[in-house]
Amino acid sequence: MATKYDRIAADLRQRIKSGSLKPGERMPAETSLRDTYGVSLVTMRRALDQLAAEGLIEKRHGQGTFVRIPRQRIRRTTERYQWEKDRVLCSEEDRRRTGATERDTGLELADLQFEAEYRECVADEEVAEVFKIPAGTKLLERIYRTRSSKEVAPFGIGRSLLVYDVAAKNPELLDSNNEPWPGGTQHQLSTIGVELDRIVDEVTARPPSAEEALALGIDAGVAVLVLRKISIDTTDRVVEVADVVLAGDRTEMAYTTKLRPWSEAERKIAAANVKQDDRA
Amino acid sequence: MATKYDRIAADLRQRIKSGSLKPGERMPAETSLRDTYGVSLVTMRRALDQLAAEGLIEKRHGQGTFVRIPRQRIRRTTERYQWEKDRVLCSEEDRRRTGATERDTGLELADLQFEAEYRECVADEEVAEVFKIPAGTKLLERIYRTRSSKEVAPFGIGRSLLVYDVAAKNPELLDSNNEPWPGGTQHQLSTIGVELDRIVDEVTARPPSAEEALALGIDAGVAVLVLRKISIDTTDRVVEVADVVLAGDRTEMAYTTKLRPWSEAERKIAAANVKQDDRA
DNA sequence: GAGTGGTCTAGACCACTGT
DNA sequence: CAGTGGTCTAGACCACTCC
Repeated sequence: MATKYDRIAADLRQRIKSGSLKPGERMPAETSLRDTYGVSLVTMRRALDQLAAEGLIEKRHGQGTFVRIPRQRIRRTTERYQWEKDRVLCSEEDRRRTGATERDTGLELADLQFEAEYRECVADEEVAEVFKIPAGTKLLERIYRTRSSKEVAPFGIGRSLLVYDVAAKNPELLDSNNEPWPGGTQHQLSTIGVELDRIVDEVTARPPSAEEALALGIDAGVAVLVLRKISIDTTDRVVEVADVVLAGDRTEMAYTTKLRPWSEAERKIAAANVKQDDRA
Repeated sequence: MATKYDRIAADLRQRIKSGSLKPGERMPAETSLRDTYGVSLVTMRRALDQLAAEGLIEKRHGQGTFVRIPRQRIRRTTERYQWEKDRVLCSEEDRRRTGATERDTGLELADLQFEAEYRECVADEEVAEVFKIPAGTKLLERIYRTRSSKEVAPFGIGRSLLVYDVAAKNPELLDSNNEPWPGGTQHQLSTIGVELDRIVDEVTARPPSAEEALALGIDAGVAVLVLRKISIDTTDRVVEVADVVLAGDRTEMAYTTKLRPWSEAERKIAAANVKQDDRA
């Protein structure tokens, strides 16, 4: 037999998906639901926690529990990087008009807000290995969050690391008043003579820490996507390492891998291999 | 003030990371820990659940709570797809020797086990849209899981969909006894005259369902990565849609985006844009 | 059977939000 | 202030594993 909280969660889940509980609507209070289902408060809360982890409901302390309005999903694509690189070649005016986040979300620039905070720090073992520099090297750390002005919670919170002495070639890069960097990171790097050759994205998933859940406006239990973005320039040097935490229920990463087409000769080899299999 | 369970979790987390609690070691029973920390059992369990969600400990019903042995992390790279395509051109013997999962994990083929199950099904609205076919079209559904024989839990569980009438061109593809498809999916597709042009990976994260948590051997709360892999052939037709669920604490996806290098002329434009900024 | 984690209860008190 | 969700308790009983 399934547990009580599983059955209650399944029942409420069905009621939300069928529309009998509507998005944005306030649900009955926990104590009321407890009486409805005839269980203890702890059991009732456990069922609700499960739905909150799935992103179906949202609890607001002091206000109530609400059926969640499906949130805008952000699709972050690979093409974004080439687009950023191309944009470096645009005029300043053109660059100011649009930003990468806007491209992903389809929002207007006016609807987007950035917050940034700059710090100096030193490379720990783990970061030093990625940069291929000695541990303890001075770094420029830039903490930022991107949000829509229509929603309180940011899409993601990020930390970008640059080697301090490299970034210092353009003192403007050290100044947090220049946020958001007009034209994106790749343009900023171009001001210090850096052209990117490739970007490596490493993606993992995990539950959020309490601070991350608070910052992203998600309930504990909702997963986050963790993206480490490593930018490598044309001299094969790691120039930026960025860690971004994205709300799992609002983000979709899309990566396209283009495959090398076969030559006529290769196509024949593939066909021959098929015949070989048929004999076996 | 932080909550009791947060402080207890933080304390145990520190003791695990510092090594005072060693990997594989059995921790004191919940009732014993409850007395140690002087809290109720519910609070103690809540702290432990937090650590289980982080993948630091593992609860085994009837046995105890164990410090988790850090698991082998699987790195799934973009290069894998080109490698699979190249492998179609290899001899059957070469292909049999190695598989894609092996490539990612570094394990020997003998250590890997596959399980597969074939079914016919029809396309629902959502899948039909991806395939760009009418809903209700007959599909070949292939459920599989990959695991190391050294670990009980599989790396991932997946579902691959092919248009039935397309796959039926080679009756061997309909036979589950041919698992694992020697040479990988791309080779199988080549037997029905399909050459892939590109693969789109869509990645999201969410908490696992109860069944997924069980199947992947992770505690509830550990996040899963959900990968939808869409294979498109040289005629721009969607030939395969695969959904793979991967344990978030054991999987890392790595995607490399190669950027188009600037021409000499473009490099000058980039430099000119920098001067423009300085004037502003 | 002894010991473990899993579920569940009834009730207390605290913290936050609105009016 | 009333009403909400958040934390915490002491204790009962069940399900699983191993001896």
